[in-house]
Amino acid sequence: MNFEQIKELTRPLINKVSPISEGSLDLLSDLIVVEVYEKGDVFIDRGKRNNKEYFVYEGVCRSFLLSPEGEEITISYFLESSVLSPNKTRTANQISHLNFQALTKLTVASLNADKFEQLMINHIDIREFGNMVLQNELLTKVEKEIGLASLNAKERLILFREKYHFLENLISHVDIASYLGITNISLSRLRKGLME
Amino acid sequence: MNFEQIKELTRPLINKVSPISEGSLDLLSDLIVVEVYEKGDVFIDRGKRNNKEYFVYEGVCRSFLLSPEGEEITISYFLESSVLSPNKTRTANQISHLNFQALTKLTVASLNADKFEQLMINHIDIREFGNMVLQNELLTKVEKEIGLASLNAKERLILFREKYHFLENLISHVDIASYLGITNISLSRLRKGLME
DNA sequence: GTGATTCTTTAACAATTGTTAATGGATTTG
DNA sequence: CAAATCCATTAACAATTGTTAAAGAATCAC
Repeated sequence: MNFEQIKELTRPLINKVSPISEGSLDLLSDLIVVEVYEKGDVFIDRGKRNNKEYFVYEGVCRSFLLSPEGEEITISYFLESSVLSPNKTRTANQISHLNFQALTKLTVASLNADKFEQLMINHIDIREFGNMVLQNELLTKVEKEIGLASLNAKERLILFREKYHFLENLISHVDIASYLGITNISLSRLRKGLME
Repeated sequence: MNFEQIKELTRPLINKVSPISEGSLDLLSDLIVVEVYEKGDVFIDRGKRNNKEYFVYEGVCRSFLLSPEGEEITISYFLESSVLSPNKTRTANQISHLNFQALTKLTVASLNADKFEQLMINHIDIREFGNMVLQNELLTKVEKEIGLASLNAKERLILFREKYHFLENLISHVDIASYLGITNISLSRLRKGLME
């Protein structure tokens, strides 16, 4: 993929969050390395070093963790044309505390996180973009937290469908169930219950 | 409270997160205005403008939101000698999307968030501190998320007791229950069940 | 394309959590 | 001090969710 192609993929993705100047887009695009993963690939491993930022160009992925009982818990989904959690929020000393997995064929932009941080420091529009990503990240988490704390599973599934409509027919129900905080058997029951 | 007193209260609080130089501590302390609240006071209102950062010198507070049904959901607790969620993570366009309430008499340092951001940009140790606060904030949220998604209420209460030991005898069980994602009646039952 | 594997659904039963209402204790207010 | 208010507990019952096991459907590998 050449520089221009990268720019044209990156531009709408960034502008959707917080617009930046053409010059800033050039600076960012210069840092981008495109990576492609197959369905099922875990491309960030908990406990391993990671010093990149990521934009999702194409496909869907999730972050997940193992529960105390060793079950995979889906924390978040990331859709096409969106930004992955900022490096600072998913690492400690550049060591990842989450796993990230491609749920479909996945094309991402990766950027060195330190260089990106320098761009944030030196360019107010990139800083604004980075801060907006951060805000959205937290907002999503608070929304999920409220859902888990105040809604029952049926209501959470309804919200999930509003937000991630097409995922339900695309990815494993075990993953979705863990995201909703229920078993996949319960999910199956709820799906039936909502078919009326 | 004079400048030296503020410095001596702020130093350990910051060093606990990520140490900064004496010069940086001076710069930060210069921005600090001390605020005191009474038990029950809501000092940040959802929907209202807030452009401050806060350090908790003394007392305990919580963030909360109203659920769709109008119930208060406790999102987080903040203990003595800790840093409140960064402004960027609890506001959008400087408009707060959470409420914050003093649960005891509360003494906080408040700092202009824009000036703090400038210090973060210009001083690497302050930037490190700010980034660590952010990381801890997210880490806490992910931990809570995992708890809500993978543990039952009894296990969540046990974890709560490990983390916030003394809160249980200090603040309303209605608040704690909403934090745990259960009703206060369930909480009462679980407390009894755990007394054996 | 067929067998093997994985994923989803269903069923029966158990455990957990919610709802409503009543009781008792503690704290506040006048 | 007494009345009023708030908070935590208890009880009875209902609804939700989990567990285990089996069957059916879809997908994958050869």
